[in-house]
Order: sequence, then C-alpha cells, then structure tokens
Amino acid sequence: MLETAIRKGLRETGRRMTRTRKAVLALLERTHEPLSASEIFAQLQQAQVAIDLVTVYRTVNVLKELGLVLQLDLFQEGQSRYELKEGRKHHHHIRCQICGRIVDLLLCPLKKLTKLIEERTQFVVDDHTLEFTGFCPKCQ
Amino acid sequence: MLETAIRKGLRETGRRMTRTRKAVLALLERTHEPLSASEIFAQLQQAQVAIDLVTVYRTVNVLKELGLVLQLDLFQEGQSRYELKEGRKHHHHIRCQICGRIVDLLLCPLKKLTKLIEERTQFVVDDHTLEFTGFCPKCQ
DNA sequence: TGCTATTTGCAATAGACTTGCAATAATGTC
DNA sequence: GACATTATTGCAAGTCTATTGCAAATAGCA
Repeated sequence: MLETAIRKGLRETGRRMTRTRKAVLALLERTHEPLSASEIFAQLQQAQVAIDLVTVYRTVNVLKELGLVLQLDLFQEGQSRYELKEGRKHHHHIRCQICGRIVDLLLCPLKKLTKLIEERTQFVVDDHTLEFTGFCPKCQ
Repeated sequence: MLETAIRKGLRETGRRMTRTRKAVLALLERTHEPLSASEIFAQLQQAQVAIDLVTVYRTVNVLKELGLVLQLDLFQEGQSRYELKEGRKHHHHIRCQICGRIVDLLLCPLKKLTKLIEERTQFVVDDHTLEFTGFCPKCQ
C-alpha cells in the first residue's frame, strides 16, 4: 500500500502522516490527471474533507520534496499541476486548448538530444520540460 | 530597418507607433536573451526611458499579437519572457540554475514526434514547449 | 495646427503562491 | 492510555506576476 511507504519517507525526514496528507495522497491516487492546488482544494471540499488551500500548497511541496509527486508547468497555464510519481516512467503531456483535458504521452525522445545539447553548449543538463497543446478528438 | 516593418503591422491593426513601443522594441533588438517584463522595465528605467510596468506588459502583448515577439515560459521560473521573432527559426532554450543565463538551442527535434503524437492520441497538435535547465560551464 | 482615437500612467484588482503565528494534532515515552 | 514534545494546520496578511478601469496625454491624419 502506498500509505505505508510514504509514512516511512515522512518519518525519515522528521515529518508526520496527517489527516490532510492522507486526503491529498488518496485524491492523487484515484485521479488520473495532474491536478492543480486549487483543483485539489475544490475536490477535497466536495468530498467533505476540511482542508485549507494553504495546506494543499504545503502538502504538495512536502510530497515533491520526498520525491513522491511531480510538479508540472503546462504551456501558459499560469499554475502548477501535481501528479503522483509512484513508479511511473518519465513522461510528458498534451493538453486540449478547448476542454483542458490532459493526456499522458508515454514517451520521451530526449536522451540523445540531451547528450547533443551537453556537447554543444558545455552545460550539464539537469532537467527539461516538454509539453504539448492542441485540440482533442472531441473538440476539433 | 525593423521599425518601419513594425509600423506597418501596427497601422494595419489600427495601432500607433509610440515612444514606449519604440523603446521596448529597441531594447529587445539589442538584447540577446529573452527578457521578462520586469527586466524590460528595469533596463528601460536605467536607460532613462520613462515607462510604466503596465505599459511594458501591454506592449509585449501587442507585439505578441502582431507576431513580432515570442512569449516563453521557462521551467518553473514563474514569469514569462519575451524575445524578438524577427526572422528567427523556431528554437528552444537552456537556462543555468545558478546564474540564470539563457542560451538558445538552435534545434527542434519534434517534427516526427508531433506526427507520432497525433497518430497515437488523435489530438491535433498546435504548439509545444521544450525547455532545459542545467548548469552552465562557469557554474559547474 | 487642431481633432479624434489610441495609448499611457496611476491606482486598484486578480490570481497563484508564501509566510508568520497562535492553536491543534501526531508521535514517542512513560 | 495519558502526557509532553514538536510538527502541522488554519487564518490573516503579504508577495509577486499580470490585468483592468479611467482620466490625462499623445500619435496620426486632415
């Protein structure tokens, strides 16, 4: 179970498993799209979980620090989204400009490119974002 | 000269060439890194150009609408940057996490990938971001 | 030069996210 | 299981980026 593994990570960094952390984790676990802080807040409110938006921000940041959650900044959305890492492979996303639906792209073509960039620029590449926008089948 | 071409684009959309638009354009023309609104504001202040930050935002938005300027959202920077398009090829960037230096990557490997994504997801792909972070030679 | 519509600056506002602090709750110890 | 310690929460306030309303200034044309 996910919760037990996470409890361990929390304890190791002097942190505690709390009602609100459980709730955020459970929500991310049952949701199959990356969620923004305000979406997490709204969904938990609807599920009768008492939580403050501030706590949502603090929670996703803790989960990010523990390496359990990934922060995404999609193309010109103006807010971050969060998704559970939980054994998932590195991947990217495409978002529909009309309905906002986000679909995972289970591929990353950038290993070779990263090497090329390191050679050309003498940078050490640390991370990258690659996000697409477009129009989904329903909205075309 | 760039200004004459731009004056035309402005007139065609019922707009005017103004002191502040000239100043922003000239700054972007002589700068070789994408600039944020607050950087444009600060640099113009230093150059004794009287301009309000609001006007900077409005100006870059107009230039974007005219297709003269590109808006970039680099990886987790929390602000947009703008660069002159002016006959430049589509390209991407890498930013140093230490000193913030931004270097152009004069390549884009995504044509084939875009096609593949369209086949797999049935989306029509409209745009993409691809930005790298890392450590530049001086900061390693 | 003068007229009119566009643009500007200022103040106020919006939205995402963070911080300070007192109150609350989770964990280890007895 | 109760207690003490320390992390966490909620609330209010603050920060930062960006936008909007409106009166005053100014570009472009006759």
